[in-house]
Amino acid sequence: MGRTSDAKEKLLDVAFHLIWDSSYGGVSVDQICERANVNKGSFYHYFGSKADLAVAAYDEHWKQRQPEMDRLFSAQTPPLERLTRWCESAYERQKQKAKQFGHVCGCPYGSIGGEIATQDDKIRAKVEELIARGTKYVETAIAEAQREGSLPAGDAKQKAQQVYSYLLGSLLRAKIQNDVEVLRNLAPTVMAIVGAQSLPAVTA
Amino acid sequence: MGRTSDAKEKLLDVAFHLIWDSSYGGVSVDQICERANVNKGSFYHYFGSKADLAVAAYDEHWKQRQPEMDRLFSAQTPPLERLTRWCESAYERQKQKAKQFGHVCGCPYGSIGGEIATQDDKIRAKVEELIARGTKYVETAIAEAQREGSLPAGDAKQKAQQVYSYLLGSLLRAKIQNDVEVLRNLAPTVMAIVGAQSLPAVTA
DNA sequence: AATTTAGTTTACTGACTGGTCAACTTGTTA
DNA sequence: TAACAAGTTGACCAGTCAGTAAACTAAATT
Repeated sequence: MGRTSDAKEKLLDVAFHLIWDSSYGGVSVDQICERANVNKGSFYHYFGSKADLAVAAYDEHWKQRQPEMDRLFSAQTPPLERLTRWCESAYERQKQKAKQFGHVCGCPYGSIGGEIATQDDKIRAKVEELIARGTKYVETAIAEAQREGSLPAGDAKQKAQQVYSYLLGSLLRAKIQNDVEVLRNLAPTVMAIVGAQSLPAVTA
Repeated sequence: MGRTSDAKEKLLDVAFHLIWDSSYGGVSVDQICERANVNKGSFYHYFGSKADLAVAAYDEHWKQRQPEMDRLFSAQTPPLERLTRWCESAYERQKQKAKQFGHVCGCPYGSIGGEIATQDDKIRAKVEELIARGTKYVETAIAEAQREGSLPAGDAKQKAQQVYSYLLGSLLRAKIQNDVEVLRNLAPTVMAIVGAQSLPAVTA
């Protein structure tokens, strides 16, 4: 089967993080190749275009991230607690990445999606798909909370989309303000959106 | 005082809309000049760089937009109604722009902010400023609603930021899904965030 | 050992990037 | 009418962009 190589995996990983750190348009194929220690010819041996690489890179990143989502949204955890843990993990993750990259990077999906949704439909559709997958976790948690009575009845899918939008917006605002503390206390607002009565409402 | 010209104003207007329609990185100085019917030399007579133009264009756009915000958030209107009208105007505006551009364009501030917050600090700071100005309108409305008793007491500034984040995220999601209907019913969720009791909570 | 398959290398496009420049035109003021 | 200020023109720069091509190497298969 000819020789083997990890060049493809390196390209996927480097591309994702470079794009997350700056932007799709702000990163060149040359930069990605250099950082991955792969020649340009090899790049185009694996990917038909820069956009194809981006789609593959985000797909691959989701695969790597899914176990963490499964853990956060484990059936072992009470449904509303899943949401608060998810909020906290978003904060922690951004704090860690901000330290690593030197600035708040926001949601990788939201960032590339907002940048090229109107320009490249393949990337747009992939981002839409990944966001839908993330929203599904939230929806399930909300639906279960409603079933067990810890939330009033309602359209779980719609509420999940509202919650996800709020997180997307908060991550965007944190990036624009370059301040991770924007994400310090997301959970109370999420609870207000889903209609939870408990907790001292919003704010800290 | 030498001859006069509207080249600068044309450049500001064209740049804003071109960037909103695609992205900062996706639009070249050449394209902006061509669309504005201005030579490149004239461009650099008025602006020191592409980034300088962007900052000026967004500043100018805010100036043009401010009267509309003043109208929406007029003291004549009951504070909570200001928020619902603002939500509706966001929906209508996106619907109109989507028709005009052929796709949902999202929030212009959020879009450019998310794209280059980590790359150009002058643009990032300008976007941060404009978002803060928009948030101030929301904050004032919330504070007034609290004073008049139509909202429970609480940190109005914090709540305003949460509301604005939700709208920012919703606009981003609408852009990524290329579906303006995402923005159809923003107000009930905004009411849930600010802690309003009235209305059948969330959803429609 | 020969063949095939998979991956690598490097030099190369041609279009486009943001930005510069010096000569030029036009309008206003003294 | 002379002088100055403000705006215009378009050619030009060096660098970068995504993408190509063909020769080459190495491993697995036969």
